[in-house]
Amino acid sequence: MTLLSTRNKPARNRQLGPEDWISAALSLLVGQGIDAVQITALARHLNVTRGSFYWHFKGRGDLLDALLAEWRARNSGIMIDVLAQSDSLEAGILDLFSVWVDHNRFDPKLDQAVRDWARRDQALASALRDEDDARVAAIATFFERFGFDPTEAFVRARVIYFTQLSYYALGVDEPMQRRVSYLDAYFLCFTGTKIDASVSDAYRKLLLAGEPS
Amino acid sequence: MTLLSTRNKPARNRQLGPEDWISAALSLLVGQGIDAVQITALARHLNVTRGSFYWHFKGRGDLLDALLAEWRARNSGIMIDVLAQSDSLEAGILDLFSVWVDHNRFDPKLDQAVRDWARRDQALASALRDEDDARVAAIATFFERFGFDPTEAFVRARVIYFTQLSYYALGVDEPMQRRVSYLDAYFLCFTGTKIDASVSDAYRKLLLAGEPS
DNA sequence: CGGAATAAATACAGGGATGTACGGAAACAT
DNA sequence: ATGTTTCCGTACATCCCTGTATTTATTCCG
Repeated sequence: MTLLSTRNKPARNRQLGPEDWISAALSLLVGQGIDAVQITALARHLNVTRGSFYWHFKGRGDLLDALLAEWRARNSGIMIDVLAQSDSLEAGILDLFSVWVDHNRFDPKLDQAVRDWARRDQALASALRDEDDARVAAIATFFERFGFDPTEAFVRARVIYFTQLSYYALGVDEPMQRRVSYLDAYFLCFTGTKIDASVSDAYRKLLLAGEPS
Repeated sequence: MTLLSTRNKPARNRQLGPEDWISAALSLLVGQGIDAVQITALARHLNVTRGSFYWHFKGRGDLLDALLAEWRARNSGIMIDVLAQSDSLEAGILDLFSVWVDHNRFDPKLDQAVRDWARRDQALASALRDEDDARVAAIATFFERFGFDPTEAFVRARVIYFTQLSYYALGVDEPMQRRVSYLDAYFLCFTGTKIDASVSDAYRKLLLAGEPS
């Protein structure tokens, strides 16, 4: 038996598992919001009827839970981990920038989609608030480690994190070239100190090499 | 004829105009998002049947246009206006803070709701991007007026505006008492300079007097 | 090969939202 | 007061989405 179309339906060659539904659902969630995550739409997208879905999942809620689990697995804790290990102010901030630029370590669109979703789901909103508080707290203690007093550390943590969140939320899409040109100014604004020129140069080159777009 | 219930239905005393539908729709938009703005829900809310709606509006799209007009009228331009007139760095920043605190001059929940809406409407997204760019540009030229070079002015403008946007987006709800305690740190982070202690004190008192919650 | 487990199709029931058509009541002016 | 304009109720047609039950097909494995 061949792998291709022993079936009547056109473009499909294997049977589906829950992962297929979840990943399709993630695409829709990210691209069009939680309301677009409909069994019917997914089935159409997967060239399958809805009947299949209800074999893999109890119902729509079941799928939604899986999406949240996926989000947690991908986006939770990364920032916290990174900051805990850095041994200089410059290194820490730049590590944070790196996480925000590397969409493999942190998926901003997924994060944003979950944020949108949370605005109409109290339980989720609460969970998200905890996550956000944890991220800000992690940045704040990082600043404290380098001599900032608690209040200033907290405010700077908030400013740096909130700025990045809006950057994602507004879908700012600058070419990396321009983006790195703001590096020194961002660092100054966020930390109140000038970044070392050689460190800045090295980091700029690193980013431009990583994404030569 | 009395004003009260010459009608059969319970809690209504006058006939409705388009404004009533619009204001009810605004409530729903702000509270539950654009998808919740349904004729059926509005009608239920207004103790009227949907038949009425279609006398005042051509259809749902018509109502939605009205909502956007309302948003423009309320939230567009305020920040720009305020900054154009301020004659010192401190005054300008504090004026901006004032606008953000005074929900009569700027309605953050409406702004946020429109933002959510825009994430699934390309045309709206584009309009919002223009508005955001204009706001950031206004803050940037404000900074430039007080000696910041263009790049730093732009970055600081972005940081201050983006921070505030996230503040709204996350629905941060601190008591004013705590909020003003961060004032000096915010000012330092946003401008790179320390605020004058007496100016800060005066402003703090002003805010605490305005909202003694 | 053949049966058990897994995956998908089909058919049906229910709910809820949008619009349209039209008829009836309230408000207003002459 | 009466007739016209304005506003609202009722009924119907349509569409789309969820979920259940049941049957058919496919895959896996002894």
